[in-house]
Amino acid sequence: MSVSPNNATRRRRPTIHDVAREAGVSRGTVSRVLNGGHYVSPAAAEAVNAAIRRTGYVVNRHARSLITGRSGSAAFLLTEPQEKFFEDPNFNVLLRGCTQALATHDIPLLLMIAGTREEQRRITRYISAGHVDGVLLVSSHTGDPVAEALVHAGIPVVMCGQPMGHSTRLAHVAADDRDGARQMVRHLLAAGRRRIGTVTGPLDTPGGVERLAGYREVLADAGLPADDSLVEAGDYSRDGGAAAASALLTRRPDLDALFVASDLMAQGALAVLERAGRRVPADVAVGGFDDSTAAVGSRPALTTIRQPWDRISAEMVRVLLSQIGGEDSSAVILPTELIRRESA
Amino acid sequence: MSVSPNNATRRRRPTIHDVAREAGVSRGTVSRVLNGGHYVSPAAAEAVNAAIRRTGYVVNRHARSLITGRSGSAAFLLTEPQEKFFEDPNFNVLLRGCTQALATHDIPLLLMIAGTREEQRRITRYISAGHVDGVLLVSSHTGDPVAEALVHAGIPVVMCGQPMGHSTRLAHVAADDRDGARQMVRHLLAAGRRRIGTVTGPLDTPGGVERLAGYREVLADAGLPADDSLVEAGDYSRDGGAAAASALLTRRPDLDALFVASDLMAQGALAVLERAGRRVPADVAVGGFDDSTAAVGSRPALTTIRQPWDRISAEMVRVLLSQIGGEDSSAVILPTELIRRESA
DNA sequence: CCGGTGTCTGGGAGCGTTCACAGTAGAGAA
DNA sequence: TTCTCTACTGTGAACGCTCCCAGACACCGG
Repeated sequence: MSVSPNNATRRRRPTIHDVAREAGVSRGTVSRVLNGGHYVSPAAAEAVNAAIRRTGYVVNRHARSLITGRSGSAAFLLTEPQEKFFEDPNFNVLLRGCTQALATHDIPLLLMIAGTREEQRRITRYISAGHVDGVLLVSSHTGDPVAEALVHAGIPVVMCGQPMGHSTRLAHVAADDRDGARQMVRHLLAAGRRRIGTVTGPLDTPGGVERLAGYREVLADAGLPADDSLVEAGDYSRDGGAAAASALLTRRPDLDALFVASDLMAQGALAVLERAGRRVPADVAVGGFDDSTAAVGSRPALTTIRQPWDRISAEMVRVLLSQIGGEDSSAVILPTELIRRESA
Repeated sequence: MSVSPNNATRRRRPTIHDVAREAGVSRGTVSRVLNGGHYVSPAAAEAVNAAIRRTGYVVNRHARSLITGRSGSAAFLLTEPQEKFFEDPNFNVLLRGCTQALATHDIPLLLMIAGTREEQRRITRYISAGHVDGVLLVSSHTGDPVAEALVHAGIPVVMCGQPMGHSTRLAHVAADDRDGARQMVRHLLAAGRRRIGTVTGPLDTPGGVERLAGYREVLADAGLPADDSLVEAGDYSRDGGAAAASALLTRRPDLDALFVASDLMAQGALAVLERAGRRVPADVAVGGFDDSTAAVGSRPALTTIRQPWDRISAEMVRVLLSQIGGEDSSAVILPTELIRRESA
């Protein structure tokens, strides 16, 4: 029948005060336990931990952030003008990898999408105001203004893929695009193909440039003449891949292999080849890039280059955290791997 | 040569104090302008807005949250035990839609993934502690404990898809699965097919149950006998679809159509049919569900049922916001649409 | 003239933390 | 003994905001 003092305590979320009272120590001691436990006697630490368990205390991040100036969260920022990236299954894998890598550090990930110039301005402003401690930036195109602005505002930023056309040195993690292309073209050569065409990515993206460079290197090494009629640029979309393959096929009907710089474009190319009556791989061998779900879904299944997305995301998070911790920005390049399936 | 007071002011992020001083009013007045501008004279409001522009002031969300108890953010929570969801391109579309719908309200979206039981506990605790104002929950399976726990903790929750096996009434937004299935099966009947098999989704998911129900309804209406040898359960994965189609084909080699409850499973089924020497759609017509990117990528392109993902995400956000605003939870069912392509 | 009502304003209090600092106790060195 | 050093603890003052209340002022009806 008594109005138990517990009632009020139970209703409110327990604060550091409640824990301190429960443990018979001061706020300061509880705070020290919460932040690493230095300069705390074993007895006090144990009492505090027991009190935390008993009260179900969870630190109020807002109060903490208010004083530390840190938010305890990170952003995954996408600055693609088009919807291309969402058509791309790689995005999934990368996002999930980053989310989980950060989760082990108890850092929630905020997903932000800034497609239009207007949105980019708003989000740059938002982030610069200190709402997140760091940014994982996915933006393939040349000279992204968002990256520059964030770095200039002193926000730790890690890019996915090699940055192009930036004045500032940007931390980044990327797969070895050039070597991946080399592996694929070598594979096609080893299978006896000699008239190898390529559908590149957009040439204002590192993937576009580097994979083309790898392709050219291997052909040159093999003593084959450089021939621009075998090269056509795509835009990483299925339709773009189809259009490029179509142009290539018209120009060079004698094509016996095709290295396409993404699996999605390769799907488009496969459809074009089928319509043109070419058998794959008998008449034309096709190699993709990414090893995305699109590669397994195609008929025939695509021979492709696997990008180590799990390692990429893990490294991005590692580099970001070390940058937040005050270290200098760094770059990481990870190896790629040839995956043999039916198309080549 | 003078030590300008501006120096200190410029270095620090401007606070509400700075704005008040700059505008020649008190903190209270600035705060009122920030929160709707009631009980503020036009002159004061204008002075404050000018001061905000001049100082580049951005409200400190942590300070605000500390007192209001609101975080100003929402979570997109995925509680799938397997990686299935990430294989599914629908996820992309839904996530993007929600992010953008919330962005127009200036609410950042936190992406959270709780695959294991352990992660679910941690995230439930995190969210219950008040770190987000509401949750968009994607979880297809029966009786998700996370949903129950969150609702019990008083957190606004909106589910994607119809909840199954829950004691509490849950707000949700879903596509009309049953009617979608009806449309597809009617389409197959209209094309003259009579031995129509189906690969269902898992029967502990609403999509599995409802689409099967729609299939059965139409067959019954057409006077065809119910025949369980034409029904096989899949698991929404490509491999699962292949296995189910394979079983169905062994049991009923006379099959002339197949309604598969997801595009991804339909891809698996197409591969099986091809290997079995069946032509699609000549021998066996195939209908999918989702209208995901997988539908366009298949050979032949899949006839399928489009789920209105853009509307689903917009509605989820609308319902969540109204729930955060104190209104009662509600349910929304949105219509689906038949998309005719080559496979049926 | 009064009192009431409605609009607008300023400033104190407090949200739940961390931080800086002062202070205590005990061990060991001078 | 006394002084110094180290390990530990408690407390007041922020952090930047919103809430609340008191008070000023203008207007209006009686």
